[in-house]
Amino acid sequence: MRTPIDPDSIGFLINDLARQSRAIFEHEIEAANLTVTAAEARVLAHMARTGATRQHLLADSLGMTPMSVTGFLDRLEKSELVERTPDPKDRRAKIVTLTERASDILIQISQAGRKTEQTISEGLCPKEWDVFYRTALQLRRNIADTLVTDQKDEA
Amino acid sequence: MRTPIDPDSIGFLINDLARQSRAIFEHEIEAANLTVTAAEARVLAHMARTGATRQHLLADSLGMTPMSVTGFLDRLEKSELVERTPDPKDRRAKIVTLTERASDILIQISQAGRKTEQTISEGLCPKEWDVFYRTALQLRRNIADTLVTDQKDEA
DNA sequence: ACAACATAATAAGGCAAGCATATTAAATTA
DNA sequence: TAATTTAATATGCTTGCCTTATTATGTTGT
Repeated sequence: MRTPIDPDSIGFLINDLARQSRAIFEHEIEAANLTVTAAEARVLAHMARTGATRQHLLADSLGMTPMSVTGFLDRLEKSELVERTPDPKDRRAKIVTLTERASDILIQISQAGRKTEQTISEGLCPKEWDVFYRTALQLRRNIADTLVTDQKDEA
Repeated sequence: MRTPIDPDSIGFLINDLARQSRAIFEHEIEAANLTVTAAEARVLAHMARTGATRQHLLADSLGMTPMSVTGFLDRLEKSELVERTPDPKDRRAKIVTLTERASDILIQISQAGRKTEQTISEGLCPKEWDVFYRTALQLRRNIADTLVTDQKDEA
């Protein structure tokens, strides 16, 4: 066994980081008396970036199935953070938008995000941190590309 | 809104990477005709590193509750990858070990891990990759430290 | 020696984040 | 206008955790 199975493998490592940062983020969220989950916040973040869109486009952006998005939107709509309005150009489709009530929450969420970032990057010199962040961005793009290519291959 | 909520925030970014790499890993696992999940593989990896241990120590190592570990071990025991034996020094405790059958699987898992790593790091120059990996390791350690400190503060 | 407390594993049950499959209505293409 | 595709959803599942008891034990203080 030259390379035995190892908790320090990059896959496990990234996963650990994700669980850790999610824990910190949720801690901050709770401290701010918010009731959204990290995954819900992610949906809101994508919505904030893309603006009013159809659900299936949002699903693409999030990298999940339309059905999964439906689930998130159901909850977010109940919390009155998003709205579904019929698409006048396609009566099957719905356009989702953030409500006014959401913008308040969004600000608090981004504050929680910033605090999380501070906690995480604490003790790392800014330069290292910057390199790490940029590499992470690049990695995500690379992997996303290879993933869609593979999907096409299967079809 | 100076720093609006953003899918490129480090928290979301790390989470995306985790989901992506998990997807690739599970793809490899399936291709190898294995039936373990990524989380189960993680448990096995920790067990391989630490050797025979009591369950609650394994739980510490994994950063989860003893009850969660019980669940994983139940499944892994049914797959005959781990064994629970009574601890002669403490009749409440159980020592968990990997079975012989596991070592086979372990090798295949680590191969899947290596392939995953290759896929992920593809297109990144080795030096960047190395810096990224090392920073990730350091981050995990840092965060783990601050997390346990905070836990103590709460108590 | 014994009461009080702490610890190891587990049972029961819950919640969140997805997924797959099937359905319905509407749009598109042939 | 028939056949196919697409948009959203209902239903129901799996996985990865968690919390809160409960039951055996161990440990500690008196």
